[in-house]
Amino acid sequence: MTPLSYALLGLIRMLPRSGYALRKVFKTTPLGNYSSSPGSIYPALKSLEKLGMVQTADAPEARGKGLYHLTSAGEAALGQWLRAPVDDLGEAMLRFAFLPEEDEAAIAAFLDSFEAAAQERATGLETFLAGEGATGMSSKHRIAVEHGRRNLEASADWARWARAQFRHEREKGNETAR
Amino acid sequence: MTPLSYALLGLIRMLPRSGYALRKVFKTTPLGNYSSSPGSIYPALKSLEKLGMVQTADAPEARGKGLYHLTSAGEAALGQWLRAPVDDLGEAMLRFAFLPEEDEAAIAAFLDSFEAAAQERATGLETFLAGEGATGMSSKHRIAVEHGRRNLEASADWARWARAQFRHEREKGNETAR
DNA sequence: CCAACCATGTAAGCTGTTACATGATTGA
DNA sequence: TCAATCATGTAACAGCTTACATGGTTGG
Repeated sequence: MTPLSYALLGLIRMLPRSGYALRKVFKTTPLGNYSSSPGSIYPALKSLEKLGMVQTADAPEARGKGLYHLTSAGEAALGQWLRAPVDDLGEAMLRFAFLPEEDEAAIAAFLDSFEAAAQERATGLETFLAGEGATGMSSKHRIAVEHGRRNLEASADWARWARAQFRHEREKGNETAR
Repeated sequence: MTPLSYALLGLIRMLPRSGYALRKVFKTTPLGNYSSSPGSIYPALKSLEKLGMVQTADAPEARGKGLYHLTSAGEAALGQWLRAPVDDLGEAMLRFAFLPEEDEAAIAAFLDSFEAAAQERATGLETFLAGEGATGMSSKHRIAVEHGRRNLEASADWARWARAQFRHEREKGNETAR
């Protein structure tokens, strides 16, 4: 179960698709960062099938082969992954994207966990810069670390902003995001 | 030549070290993001040696084996990598960290290229959100993409800030960064 | 003397990338 | 009819992770 597997589960849960359709999503959306391309997607789908997390169902009118859809095992695995506390910030956005919109509690929990993780790492870099270990570092090196710090802070800011967005949406009708 | 190889070259150029010393750097600095650990570092060093980019020199007083130092080929390869236009933003900070401090022109070029790349991708996400493709996306999905956009913008901001830092340093004596 | 650290490696296994192969269908 | 796109795969290769193995040295 790699991040790619979970991305596939998430996409299939949203809408049953063929392998080809899945590839297209990776090619045409910002999801493309999380890999793409036959040599990884088709094997990943096969392994998901072997694990009993997806099944192919032959769609009557569809001329392609079958569409993949989730099994209950797949649903369970995906749900668990989506709701675990945030640890890997790289995976986090992928998870956020696939959290069911209706599950406001899970979304709130994610944002809390994500903000905490980002903030924690940001202050980690700050203390690194302040204390021991940064002695002997050139100012250029410190500037490089500062990039990491700023990105982490931007992530934490985003979490707060996102929370506000959801709050607004819940209160009023709905305005366009951003 | 993976990013890890270049990181090793960069560290060795700064100061000839043993394999173990190199590992320690990855363990104790923010560089740790770029991998670590025996199974990758020792083989990478061997391959660099085979490529003629590093050599072991037995240090007289050192009780460990030899320290690695760069050959002219290694210096050349590193220099080329460091000065190429920014394409992969993930690798970029690694490159920035290893750019020689004296080479103000290369640093300026890097910052320009990095800012442009980040800005370009940020506006790419903006147009994705605005136009075709984002239709049918939930507001949650848009919020997820917005995270990417903000991080990219933070990177571009950082580049401008970094430029100012270097300017200040050049003008005055030197103040502590950040 | 024992724990911790110095120091270097190897082997198994998993993922992913690139590149290639194949064949059907559709639109200009 | 020719190019593009649908649709699915495989094989070779590179790289990293984990876990293990091995020994020397040093400090409490």
